[in-house]
Amino acid sequence: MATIYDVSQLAGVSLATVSRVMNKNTNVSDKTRQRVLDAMEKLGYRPNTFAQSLASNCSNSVGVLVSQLDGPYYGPMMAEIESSLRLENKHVIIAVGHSDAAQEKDSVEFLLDRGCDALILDVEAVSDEYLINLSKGPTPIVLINRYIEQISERCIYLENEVGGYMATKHLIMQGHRHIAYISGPAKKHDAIERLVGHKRALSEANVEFTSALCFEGDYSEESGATGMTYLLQQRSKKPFTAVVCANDQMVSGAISVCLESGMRIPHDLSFVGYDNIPFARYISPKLTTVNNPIHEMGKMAALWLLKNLYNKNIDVNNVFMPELVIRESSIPV
Amino acid sequence: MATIYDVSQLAGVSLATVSRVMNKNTNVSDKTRQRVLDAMEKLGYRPNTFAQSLASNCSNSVGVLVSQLDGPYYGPMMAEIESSLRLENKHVIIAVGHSDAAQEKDSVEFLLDRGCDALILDVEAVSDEYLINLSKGPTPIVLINRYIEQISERCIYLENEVGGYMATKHLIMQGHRHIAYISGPAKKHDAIERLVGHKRALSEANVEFTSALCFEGDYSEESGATGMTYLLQQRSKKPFTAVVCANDQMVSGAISVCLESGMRIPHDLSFVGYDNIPFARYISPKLTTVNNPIHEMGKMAALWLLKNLYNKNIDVNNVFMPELVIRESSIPV
DNA sequence: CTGTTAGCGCGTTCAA
DNA sequence: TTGAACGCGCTAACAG
Repeated sequence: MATIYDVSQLAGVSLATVSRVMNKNTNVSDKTRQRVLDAMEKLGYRPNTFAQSLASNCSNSVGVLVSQLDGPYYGPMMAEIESSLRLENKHVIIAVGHSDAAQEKDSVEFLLDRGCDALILDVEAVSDEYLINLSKGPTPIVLINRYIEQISERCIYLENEVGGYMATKHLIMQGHRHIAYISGPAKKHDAIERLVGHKRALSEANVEFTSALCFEGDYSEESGATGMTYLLQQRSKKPFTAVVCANDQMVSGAISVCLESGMRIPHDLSFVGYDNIPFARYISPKLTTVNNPIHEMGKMAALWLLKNLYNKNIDVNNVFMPELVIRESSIPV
Repeated sequence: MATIYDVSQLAGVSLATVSRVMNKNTNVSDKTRQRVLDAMEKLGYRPNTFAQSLASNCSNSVGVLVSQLDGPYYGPMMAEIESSLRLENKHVIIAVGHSDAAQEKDSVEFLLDRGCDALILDVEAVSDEYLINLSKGPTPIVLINRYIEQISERCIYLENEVGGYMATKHLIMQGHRHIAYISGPAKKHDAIERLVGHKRALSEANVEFTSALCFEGDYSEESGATGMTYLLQQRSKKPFTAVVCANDQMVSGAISVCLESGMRIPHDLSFVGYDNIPFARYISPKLTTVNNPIHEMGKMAALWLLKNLYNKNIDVNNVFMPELVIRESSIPV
């Protein structure tokens, strides 16, 4: 591998000059620059990123920590982050937190040790204090899917409460009054917020929240299925005509249980989901759901960094609004 | 940040000794070692990975290049790769090739420039020659989802042809004789192989391959839908009782078209998919499909590296066998 | 506009 | 078993 030294020799200039033309630096005459460029070309020179990082204390890498990599959720997000950053020649190092505080912290340490210039975090288990503290450190962080007031300008998030409201409101407007709910894990912020929105829509319509009709799932298809099984048992005592689930995967599991027991959807039961994952439109019936622009949020996190860390001139907005996508799984009573 | 120098001062030893206890710990007296360890602890010392990489020419990072990050396919693979590598304190840098030769090459360059110790590649557009050549370079590569004879020991792949055979064979054993096929892109190796397997099952049963009943899709739900629309038009001239799709997403799109036109699945038409994506069991009807152990292949690629690059003692196997998963979308004629 | 000179933090001889 | 010294390839003052 040719080094900067080889280039300087061939071009008949000093190391510093070569370094200058590499870093877009001003103050190099066109002739000299061209000589250097030619020499680089001739030698097939590629800068050594480790040496650059060591000397400049800047790695051009950003760490991305997500809860999980599989599932329909994080792929699109990662895709946007990667492509946005890649355009500016930054690279992304990934780590997975598995929604566990210890693993999340461990991953943060890991990424920090790796010399990332910044961190994009989608973390659920770690405390607000930890993150506030982390944000005071030398390495900038951006949070996706989480709102913390003290560092709100670093948060890219969805108005989950509004989405929860929309889902239930939609059913109410269709005449439903008895609405069951399968929630996400009570530990997760977004799950809580979505449920709060659900309750707000209920109380606004003067219908009482029935805790017997609320099941806590874990966002998986499976828990949607078990939740539905539970709800079906309740149904004789506590009838309901619709169910909203805190994400699409749980709707999917729930519907499959209904179908198996011979029910017809949406005639016998209306469903509303959340997230609008790609499959939502291919499930039968096509899901009415709340759109979660997760890929846009990923992109925005990347842009935030480009703007605030690498000084690109970009507009960023932190808050995203959910939107109701009405398809076929919900009909008037 | 404390440096190795600070540690050496506090411990009252030289730089070299500190370096020794960090690496392999050879030839350091227990007392000295402990003093150094204590000093590290006290200072909260963390090695600078750039300096390590620069001096040792080893980055402890591996580059992973995939065709895409979204979709149901690559998430599980990435998850396994990340966790396997992370266990050994290696980190993964991701890049996306978008099934385009130029972008794939560009990404390889990018990862190489980044000083990756090795590359895991899931590439489709780039030529065999390119990869063979790349494998002769200083940076080891492993291929996922691709078989190239000259570098077969570096290939982790699925017997796609066998899977294609299984899917169609299953239908034939259920009495189907007229079977339509929605293939993947004719450019992609796996798509070709799956189709070859289909044809083999057909000819083995003495049924002729009807090109009018074969539609080339692109692996997306959408193309499954358009493929199905096309096939339905053919049906009056060329009747068929079953269709096999080269992946589950296309089945999903195809089934939704049938459902919309009032057909009942599987009574009016049997379907078999490929890949066994997580959603396959939640779609209605539950998909009969060919299992593609993509996550295991990802893990195996990581293990391969651990074995061959970082000298871990691990057994690896390169070939994976598909398995038929019979569910509800296919029934006897 | 260009060259000289220190480091950046660590691995690795070679002596002792 | 330990230490001194050099070098990895590059950036960033500081001179000129």
